[in-house]
Amino acid sequence: MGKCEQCIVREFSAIKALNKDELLKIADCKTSYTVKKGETVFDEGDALNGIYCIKDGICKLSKLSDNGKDQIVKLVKKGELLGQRSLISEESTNLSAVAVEDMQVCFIPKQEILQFFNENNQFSLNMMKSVCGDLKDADDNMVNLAQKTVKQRLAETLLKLESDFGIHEDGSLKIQLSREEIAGMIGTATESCIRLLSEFNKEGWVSLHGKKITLSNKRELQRII
Amino acid sequence: MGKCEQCIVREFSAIKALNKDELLKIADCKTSYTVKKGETVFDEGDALNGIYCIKDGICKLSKLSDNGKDQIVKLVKKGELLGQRSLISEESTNLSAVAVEDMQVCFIPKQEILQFFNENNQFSLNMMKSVCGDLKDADDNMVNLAQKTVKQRLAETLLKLESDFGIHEDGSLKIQLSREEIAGMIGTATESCIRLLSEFNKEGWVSLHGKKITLSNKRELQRII
DNA sequence: AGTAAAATATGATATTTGTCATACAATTTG
DNA sequence: CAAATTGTATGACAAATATCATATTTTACT
Repeated sequence: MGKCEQCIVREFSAIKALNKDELLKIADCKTSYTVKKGETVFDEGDALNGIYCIKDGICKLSKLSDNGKDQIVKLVKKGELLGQRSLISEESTNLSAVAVEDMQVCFIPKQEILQFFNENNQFSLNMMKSVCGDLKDADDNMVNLAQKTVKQRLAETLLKLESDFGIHEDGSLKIQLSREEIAGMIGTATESCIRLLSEFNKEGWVSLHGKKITLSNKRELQRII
Repeated sequence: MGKCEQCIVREFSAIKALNKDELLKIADCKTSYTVKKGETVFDEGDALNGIYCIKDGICKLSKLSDNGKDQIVKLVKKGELLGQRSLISEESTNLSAVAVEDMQVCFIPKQEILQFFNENNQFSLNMMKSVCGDLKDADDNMVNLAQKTVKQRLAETLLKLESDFGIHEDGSLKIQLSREEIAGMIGTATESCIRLLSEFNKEGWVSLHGKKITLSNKRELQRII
C-alpha cells in the first residue's frame, strides 16, 4: 500500500488541503491500480462509490450522443480527480472515463471524502474551486462549439493540447490522440478533422508524422482563432 | 429592509441551509433592488463583491463571442443565485447577466458568504451541489451543441423552456424571448432560428402569435430530437 | 513476417447552415 | 401621431460541414 503522504500528485488537487493524519486515513482505505490505454475507468450511468485520484496518465471524459458519436468533454491528467461531480450530486455519472494513455489511479471510497467535506473546510473549498474551474471551462467550450468554425476549434484545440500537455524534444505534442478523438473534442466528423489537419499541414502550420503532430506555426494557428 | 426569514425564495437555493441567525445577518447586510428587462446585473469581466439572490424574474447568463454574437449559457430564475462561480474561484465573471424580464434581486456581500462557507457545512455542500448541477447541464449542452443539428437543438430548447418556465392559460410559453435570444441559446444565426420556427409552425408543431410561442405538438418535437 | 483489422487520407457529392438583401410588422420615441 | 428604430420574415446564394465511397497506410495479432 503506497503512502499518500509521499505521493507526487498529492499537491495537485483538493487533496492538498489534507493533513498528515487525513492522508494516512486515505492511504489506509484506498485501492491503487493501473488502467491500460483504451480501458474504461467508469461508464456513463455507473453509480460511483468514491472518487479516483490520477497518479499518472491521462483519460478522456466523454459522453455518447444519440448519433452514435462520442463527444469528449474534458481531458483529465495526472494530479486531478475523477468522479467528484457524481459524488457531490449523489447521482450516477453522466460521463464515461476512458484512459487515453496508461494510467495509475487510486480509488478513494465515498465515505472518506464525505467525512473530509464535513471536517475539513479547506478541502471543501478546494473541491468547489475545482468544480468551478470545470464549469468555467465548460462554458467557454460551449461558446466555442456554438460560435466558432470547425477550423477555428481545431486550431484552438491543438494549441490547448500543447499548452496543457507539453511537447517532446522533437517538438511534437506529448499527448497522442487518434483523429477520431480529436474530432470528438472539437465536435465534428472524423473525416472533416482529418481533412483540416491535412490542410493545416499543407499550409505549413502543423506537420504530421503518423500520429505525431507538431505545431510548426503557432502564430498562424492563433491568428485564425 | 426585507426580512430574509420570510422571503419566499429562501428555500430554493443553498441559502436553505442557513438558520434564523444567519438569515438575520444576511437581511442586515443585503441590498435589494430591481433590474428592468434588458438591464445588466453584471458584465463579463466584472469583479463581483458578492452574490445575487434572485427574488423574482429571469435573467440570461451569456458570453460574447469573437464573432460578435452573444451565446446564452444558462437562464437563471427566481430562487437561484448569481455569481457564485466567480466568488468561489476568486475571479472576475466570465459571463454577463442581463434581465430577460423585470427582476428583483438581493445583493449579498462576499464576506458574509465566505463566512458561511467556513461555519456552515451544509451551506457549502448545497453550493457545491448547485455548481455541480450547472456543470452537468453545461456538459449536456456541450454534447448537444457539438452533435445535434440546429433543428434538434431548437426543438429541445423549446421543450425545455416549457418545462422550466411553464405556460400561460392560453398554452403559450410563459418566458418570452426574442428570436435573437433563442438563436443565442441554440447557437445559430438569428435568421436560421426564425426560419426553423416558421418551418415548425408550418408543420403544426408550434404556433406563433407575435412573440408568443405555443408548443402544439410536443410529441413530434420530442421525436425529432 | 504476413495477414487482418483499424486508422488515416482524399475525392465526390449532398446537406446544413450562414450571409446578404429586402420587405414588412411592431415597437419606441420625440 | 408620424418617423425612426428594432424585430421578424423570407428569398437567393455562398460557405461550411457531413456523408458515402474508396484508397492507402499503419497497427495489431498470431
